[in-house]
Amino acid sequence: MSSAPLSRKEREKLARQEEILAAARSLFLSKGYHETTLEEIARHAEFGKGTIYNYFSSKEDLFRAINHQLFERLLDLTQSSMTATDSNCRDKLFHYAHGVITHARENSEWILMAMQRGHSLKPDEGKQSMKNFADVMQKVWSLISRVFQVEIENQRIRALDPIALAMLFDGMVRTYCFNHVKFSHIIKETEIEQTAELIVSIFLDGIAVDKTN
Amino acid sequence: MSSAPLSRKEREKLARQEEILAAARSLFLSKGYHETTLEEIARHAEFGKGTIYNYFSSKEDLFRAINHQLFERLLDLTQSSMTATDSNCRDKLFHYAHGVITHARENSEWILMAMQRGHSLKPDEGKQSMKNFADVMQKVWSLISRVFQVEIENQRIRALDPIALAMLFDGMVRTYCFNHVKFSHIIKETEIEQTAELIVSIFLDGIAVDKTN
Amino acid sequence: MSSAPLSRKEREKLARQEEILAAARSLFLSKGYHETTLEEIARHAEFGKGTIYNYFSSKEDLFRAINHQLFERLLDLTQSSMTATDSNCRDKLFHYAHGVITHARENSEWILMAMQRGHSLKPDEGKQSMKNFADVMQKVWSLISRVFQVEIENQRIRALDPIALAMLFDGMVRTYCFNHVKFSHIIKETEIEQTAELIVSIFLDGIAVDKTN
Amino acid sequence: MSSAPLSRKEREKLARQEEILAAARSLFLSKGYHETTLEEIARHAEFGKGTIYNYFSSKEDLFRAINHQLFERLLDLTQSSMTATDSNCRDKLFHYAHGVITHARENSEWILMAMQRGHSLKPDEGKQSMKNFADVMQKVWSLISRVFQVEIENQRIRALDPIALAMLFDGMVRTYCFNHVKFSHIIKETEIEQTAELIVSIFLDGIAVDKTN
DNA sequence: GATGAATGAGGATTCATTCAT
DNA sequence: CATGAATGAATCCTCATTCAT
Repeated sequence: MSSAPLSRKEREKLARQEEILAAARSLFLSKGYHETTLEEIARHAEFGKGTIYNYFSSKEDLFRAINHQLFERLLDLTQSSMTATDSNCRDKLFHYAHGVITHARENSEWILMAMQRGHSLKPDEGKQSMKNFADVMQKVWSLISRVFQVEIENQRIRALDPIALAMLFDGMVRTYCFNHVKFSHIIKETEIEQTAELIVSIFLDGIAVDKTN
Repeated sequence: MSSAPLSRKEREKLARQEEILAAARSLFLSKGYHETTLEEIARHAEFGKGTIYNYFSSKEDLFRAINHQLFERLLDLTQSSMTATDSNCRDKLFHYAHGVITHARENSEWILMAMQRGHSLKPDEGKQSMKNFADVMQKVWSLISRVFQVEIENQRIRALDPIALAMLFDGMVRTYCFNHVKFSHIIKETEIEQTAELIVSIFLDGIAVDKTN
Repeated sequence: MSSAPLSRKEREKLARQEEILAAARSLFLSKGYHETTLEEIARHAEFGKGTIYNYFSSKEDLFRAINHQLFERLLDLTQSSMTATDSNCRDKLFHYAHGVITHARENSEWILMAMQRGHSLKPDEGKQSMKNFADVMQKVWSLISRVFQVEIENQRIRALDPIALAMLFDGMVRTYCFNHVKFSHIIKETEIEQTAELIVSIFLDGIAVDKTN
Repeated sequence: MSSAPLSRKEREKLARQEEILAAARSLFLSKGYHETTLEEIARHAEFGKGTIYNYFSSKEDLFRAINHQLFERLLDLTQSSMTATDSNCRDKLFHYAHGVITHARENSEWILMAMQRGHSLKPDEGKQSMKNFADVMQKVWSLISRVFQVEIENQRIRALDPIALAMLFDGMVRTYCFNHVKFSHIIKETEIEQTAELIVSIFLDGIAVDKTN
């Protein structure tokens, strides 16, 4: 996007910003937004409290920036999964599931957090796009649903509402991620590949042995 | 459970308690725990601030009581769905999905809220059971998985990990509920029956037309 | 004072009032004014909270009533000690010391409490006299000092400021009482007679063996 | 004790802490613990409310710090009075009385306050020593009593319980102090020297003219 | 009279944000 | 730029007091 190469100053600034984001992300994700104080974030990032305000105008703004990052990654992942030209539907879904699960193991609760605080956020007048969880999800589902749409047109999958399908597929993936981190003591540890495989298989093939049943 | 008939006093006390719970639930659900002040809860319940404390020892306690209620309902629903003797697996799953969706339309985000605050809650030393989200989910999944177990033994569904199946099925249902309330402007309004039907159908039969694909 | 014999109603009212006073006194003395809630007082007195207000207009008023009682007793004791016609100075002082110590064992900290809250009390516009600790002490010292005055005139004690002497004598007695209850684990348990005797002896005779020293 | 010279920052921090302590002490002493709000303390100290909490973790902690200061001073005074090598018993007692009275004119009711709240304070788990009024008094009396002990052994004072003597002597001094501030309108203003002299004289010599009386 | 549920003023405490250094 | 001491708005909670039953 930014064509001009960054000066050392700018690069350093960006690096420090990322350090702060990382510290805040880690804390927000593990303790929740309100349970995390700016004091802690600053200590974690090894900066003074005031310094944070040179990079983000408020705690809320910091939160938004993190959301933005995470949303961007999810969108990128979805985009690349769904628009790959050399893969069929099953592969596309697998790629998506695999990517989300991988990502989630690092950023366990981010979706939860984004959801939870989503609507209590004051609309961010400054920057324009993508701070809204709903917008992001809409795009994600839209991208996925287009794949289904094609499959439906080719009569390879049943003629169901593609958006609903996208949502339900995503729901399986996302809930699995969440549970995995949250209830790791309950859930058997399995390879990410196997899990993604399982989800896709269920979604496409169902679990019943005899479909005439 | 409570065999002795309640006196008028006791009934009124319970009624007022429920009023407070309702007000708090509504606010917690729509704004989140921290965004809701006791002042608001009191105003909403049309009581004085201090009165709340005659019924609940703290804001946290109030939150726990709400969780408890919701958890109980979910468990009851699961139990009654999964142990019905005169229904097959498909019916059982449908009953569960239908019940959760119905319930969720009233208490949209409760699960989210419970999840989110779950681990920042200090363990409630007083009463023993069921305040823990993980415990509840474990029970729910366990109940569902038993049904799958039987089906697997009868070779009516594929030999997959029944707990994982329970979790994924529940995930579809739950995520659907959440999205429905959260993104009602995006999602087409459909009958609860149809939706439950759809989820069960996908889960059992898959969406692919040709399973040999 | 009240010449007319009291009706049963009046006697019962008085009895209940005394029960409340006793409960409050016990709690105030052992826990302090602010640490004692009206709830506790009511429970202790086995009355409803509201009932207290039928007998005392406020917590402060209740406190004042207790002070009043204790002050009255102290004044009575001082009066009777100091005006006894058939006793010399030594006997008078002994009688006073003995009485105060005896009383204090029951009402350990009342003096402390009265002192402490004395000046933070809003002046009681209603009743006129004796709610003021300073007034009471002034009277007590005045009564004691008159005895000293006489002794000085008769050259039986040194010509020192009688008020100062009264105050210092009372100080020994009072501090002893306080310490005795407060630090009972430190202080040897002794007979009240012996203690009173000791104090009077020190005050009159000093502890030095050779006064020419 | 503190060998390293303090940096400017540290000195300023300490100075501000002392300002807060002074404001709190003044208010606690004149109005009592509960009657003083943190708001007032802050205003008095000319700081914001929150600033107080940068120096003391709670109102109670602030109170403890004040007690600690006052206790330390009392102990220092006692120590230096009683262990002076070039003074006899009379001088030692005079020095003590003089010191306490001087100190008390500044911090009139501190002992009262310490006494009063002493037992309602939760034990301060953090630091170990000296927050306890009982401990301090025990040490003070012990120090004084040793002087009496020696005098008794040398048969210069009567063979009475030295701890009791210490307690009673201290009682005269302390009560005098208290009364002086509390009832300054009643008590004649006298020089501190004269007062200390008087107390010592009474304690050693008694007030009676003729000891054979 | 007795009661105790309801009340809300009052106070301790937290923490995002500012700003002088 | 970085800092962290200072700030006070905001919030939970307590408890004396009232009043309908």
